[in-house]
Amino acid sequence: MLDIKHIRENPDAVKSRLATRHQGAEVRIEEVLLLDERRRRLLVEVETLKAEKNRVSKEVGILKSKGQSVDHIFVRMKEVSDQITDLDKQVSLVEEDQRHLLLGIPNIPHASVPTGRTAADNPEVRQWGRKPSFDFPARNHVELSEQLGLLDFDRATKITGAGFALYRGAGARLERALINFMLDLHTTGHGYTEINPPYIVNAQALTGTGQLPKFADQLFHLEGTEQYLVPTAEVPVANLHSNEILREDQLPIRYVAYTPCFRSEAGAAGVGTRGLLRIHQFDKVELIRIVRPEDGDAAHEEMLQHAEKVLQLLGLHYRVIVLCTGDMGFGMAKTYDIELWAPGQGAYLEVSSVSNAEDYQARRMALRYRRNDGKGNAHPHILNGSGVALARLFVALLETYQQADGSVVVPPVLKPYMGGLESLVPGV
RNA sequence: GGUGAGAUGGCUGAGUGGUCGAAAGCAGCGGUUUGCUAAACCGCCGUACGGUGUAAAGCUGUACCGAGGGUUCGAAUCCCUCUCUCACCGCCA
Repeated sequence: MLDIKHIRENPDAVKSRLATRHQGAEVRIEEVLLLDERRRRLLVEVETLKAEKNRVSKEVGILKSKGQSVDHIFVRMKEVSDQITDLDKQVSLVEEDQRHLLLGIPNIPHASVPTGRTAADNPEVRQWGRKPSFDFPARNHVELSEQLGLLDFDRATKITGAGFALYRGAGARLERALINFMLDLHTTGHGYTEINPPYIVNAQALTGTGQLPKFADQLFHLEGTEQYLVPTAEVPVANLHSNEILREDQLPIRYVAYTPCFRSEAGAAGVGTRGLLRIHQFDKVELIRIVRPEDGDAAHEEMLQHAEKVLQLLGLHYRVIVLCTGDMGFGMAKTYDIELWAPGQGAYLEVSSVSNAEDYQARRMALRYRRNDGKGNAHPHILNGSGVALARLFVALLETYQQADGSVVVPPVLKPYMGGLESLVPGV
């Protein structure tokens, strides 16, 4: 949510920056400003009346204690009271409209974000490693895991439905190994505190991080409740301190959390996505940081490096891109994507999105911190990044480490997590 | 699922219709004093949204005693609904 004061004071700058990511933003800003003006006019009016009411009520108390008659005052005050009730209703209607509008306006892009319209306009920041070459035809992960018995899509479909994966044997262990490897790296190596949050969250939390109200169709909603399956650990973890005022010396906060992620992918069904590339439930290790505004940019770069470290240790080729204004997520000011090379797909797959929401989410969830210099409270910046997403990582790993005979070599860093196993072969 | 008790400022905790944004204590901040440490004393010490102010400061209004509604000239206090916490019972990984 954008700061209404900032909009009021810099309407043109806000409009032109928003226009780079979303056409029609000017109109919405104009609407917000009109409501804001109306709201402030009404506030002045009603608060003047309330001031009168409070003053007279005090007098009544004094008069009564002296035993004097106060009936004549009540006639006038009843009138004032009715006016207040009426005006209060108008105020809350206007405030509700304004809040609703604000919740639907995306974040302002960071000054360093390139202007562009689609994913094709996202510049590459860097590459790491290089594409593996094979002296045999590279298989894709579906073929490999079928041969090795790592995945069973048919039975997942039978017990649940299309778009779900079932890991078995060494496949299940590999998934678990990757999760543990990443959690250990980020906690021990990068200083994050591990959180194991609920996998169900309420509407308030989803509003705080920006999934609601606009993107309800991508969530699994639990019928008859105000609760949803988590689409990402970002939701429970970033909201951990919602409605709190932290002390400045509590910052920066670094959390890492593993959760499964549930996405209904409405409208995406049937797109050519055999295998693990696009499923309704996948695992992810997520990094969250809550920092002072002045530390946000540095924290963002560092977080990106933490995510990259995972892939470097696994020896997987990837590239980093920065999302242009038109391709960024709704609530984010700046986002880097990390894309893994998947030889069997002949394509780069997004496995991490590292974003700085700046104060956009903190404002939505009423998270503040008390500044040490005594200059009041401020909204901290909240950052989130996948560190990294499974499923696609699983895909790239199998396809990168495949051998001519269809077996898959286990990267050395994972060996201890695989009980010393060096290679995935049929029947393991 | 059932019954009961609760929800007040960073914390503890008073307050059952009227000068209550709210006693008191603790913690915190500033200061005075005492040759250290400690103590004593004095002052300050919630948040949000408005108005005013060139800005900072300041001044000023309103709202907030779990949330939302209601009664009343006036609600932390009375009524209703909901949420959460605690205890016990039932069920249960």
